[in-house]
Amino acid sequence: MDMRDIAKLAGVSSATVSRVINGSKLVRPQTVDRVRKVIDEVKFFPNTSATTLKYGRSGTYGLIIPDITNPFFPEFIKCFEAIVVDNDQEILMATTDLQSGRMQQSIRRMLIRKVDGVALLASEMETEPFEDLIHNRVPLVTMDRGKTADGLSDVAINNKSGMDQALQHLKDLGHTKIGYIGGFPGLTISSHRVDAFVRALKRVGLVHQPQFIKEGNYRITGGMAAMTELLSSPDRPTAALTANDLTAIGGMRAALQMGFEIPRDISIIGFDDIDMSDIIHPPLTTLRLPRHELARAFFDALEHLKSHPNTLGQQYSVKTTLVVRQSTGPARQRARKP
Amino acid sequence: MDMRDIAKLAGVSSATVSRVINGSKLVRPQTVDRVRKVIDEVKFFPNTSATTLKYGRSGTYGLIIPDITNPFFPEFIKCFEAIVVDNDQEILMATTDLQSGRMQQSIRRMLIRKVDGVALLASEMETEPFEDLIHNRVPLVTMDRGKTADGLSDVAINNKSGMDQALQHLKDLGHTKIGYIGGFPGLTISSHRVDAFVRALKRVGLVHQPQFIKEGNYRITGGMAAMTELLSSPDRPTAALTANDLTAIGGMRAALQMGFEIPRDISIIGFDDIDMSDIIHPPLTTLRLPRHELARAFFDALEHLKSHPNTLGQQYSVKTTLVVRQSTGPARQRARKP
DNA sequence: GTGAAAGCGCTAACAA
DNA sequence: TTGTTAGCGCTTTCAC
Repeated sequence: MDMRDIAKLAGVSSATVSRVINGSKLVRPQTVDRVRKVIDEVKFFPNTSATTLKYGRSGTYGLIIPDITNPFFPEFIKCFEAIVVDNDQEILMATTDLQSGRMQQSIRRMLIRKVDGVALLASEMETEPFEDLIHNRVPLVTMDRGKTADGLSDVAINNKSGMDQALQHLKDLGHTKIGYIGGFPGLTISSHRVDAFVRALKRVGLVHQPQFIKEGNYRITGGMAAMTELLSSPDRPTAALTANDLTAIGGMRAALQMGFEIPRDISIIGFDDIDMSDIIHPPLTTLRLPRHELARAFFDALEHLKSHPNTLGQQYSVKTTLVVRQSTGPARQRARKP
Repeated sequence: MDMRDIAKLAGVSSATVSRVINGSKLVRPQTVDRVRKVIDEVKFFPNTSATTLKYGRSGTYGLIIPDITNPFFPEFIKCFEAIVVDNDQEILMATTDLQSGRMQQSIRRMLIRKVDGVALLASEMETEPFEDLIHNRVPLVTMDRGKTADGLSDVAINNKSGMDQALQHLKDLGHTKIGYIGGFPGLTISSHRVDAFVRALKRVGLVHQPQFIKEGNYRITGGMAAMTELLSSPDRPTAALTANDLTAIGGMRAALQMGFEIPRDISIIGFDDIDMSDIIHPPLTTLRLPRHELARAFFDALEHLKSHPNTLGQQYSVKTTLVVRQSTGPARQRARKP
């Protein structure tokens, strides 16, 4: 069943059917009605692959994320899907699981399927395997890389004010020894967040103590390992910020297992504000990264690059804000061994 | 850059290029080498939309799920994606958020994009809005509906042995008053699980007490509401099974908020065994639904229907098993008001 | 206001 | 073993 069939049934040409479906104003209203009726009767729907072939555009955006089992991403996807579908487009999703080989493969999938642009929320390693996208003039929007170029925009996570709030909050509670558990080493986004932490410490008037900075892996396991290290030393912090909520949850678990109480012995602050943060015990104080705004920024950036090809990308920005719950509390005067 | 360009560069015809790319044995090895070299040199990749147009098959499977923020689904998607991509195909995902209107829309998206089959893990309401799929001869695989037909297969969740294990476990712990918090009312999959519960009660030799059966919504909120109801009555159960882990987690939360202790005052058993089950406190005893086997069953079912069109679908089955953790314990002799 | 027709890139039947 | 070609369904320019 194609447009020619509809055309025959309606006594018009396939060109007219196409015009009706695409809402062209060049068709007489009666003709429109006639064609519409036939379309409804036989439940016709057009074959998008023909259009894709003709225009080389698929009406699909690629979405590359590191780890779909990190709850932040499903929450993001939900927002992004709503926006994309609302605009009659689709998502082609790929996950890298933080393995750099899978990034290359994902990008290839995107190219083969002729996506109209790629939202890249996974930044694997230092190499930039997405030259192929640029080279094929596929718009690309990255997260927190801070670089723009022709056909390349970026959405920065502006956590300056968020970090300030978080550290001020801890300072107000009397903390001076504050640790940081970062993300996967080697990712630019990880070092961005460490840098933001160090700069915020200074702004708030706290001393930067390098021994309190540990690496994680954006997962519960990494949070546990790092927190265990932090708390095993006699010189240990009384509070810690983390690269994301899973890391914080892992940190909380490790602290509890070592016999510490939260927030009595150690205050913990997460990052993302996933739904789970409010469900675990104690509920997690965290820097909220608003998924909806983030999804909107990515979508806007993609649409803009698509409709303005060969033009310099823009820098977008999304702000984080502190959500205070119960994993933070007053600092003990002296660290206590349980 | 298309096959004709490659053909010119290699001094052959586009047909030969096509043959090389598709691994035909009818090409002389030297010719293969020559073409391969050119392909690598210019980083050529074929345009799938042409093939999709030609064959009406896109190399894409549709995946419809109810709620991507329920952690079970990301875990499932991860497995399913791995299998699908390994077979050089793609996933077109849609979420319904348990709204029946979105099912219709999702199916339309699948049809328009010419998916080769649909894995339907969301069963909205009683109506069957997927007639359009059958009508358009798109293979369909459903979850736990127990019906097969031409081009329609089903993957049953065989929780008979799992339920038996769970109830036997509770019986051994001395429980006789056992509640059940179900899923969204009106879904066939929900009633399947209630029925399985009631039948298992009898098999294990326990009495079915209808006042202990409540409805939920597959989310934390539903589990909280139902558990609150169950525990508010003077005649309350000492243990409860739930439709999924989120429901169980909600139930645990509500019980804790009411001042009950787990498992001292109430034992709780979940369903799915999401990663979170082992992280919350206390770790959740649950019926494990193995995502990888489930994903494999869906994929096999789809592949089989695709390669055997116009043939009767099959019934597949995936077994659940009990994972005992710390949310279940001995029954108190008498119910206790905190 | 409507129709005829070319062409997007690929594949397979057929020809050589 | 390799080449030629028609055609998948849609859109849009150009004719009328």
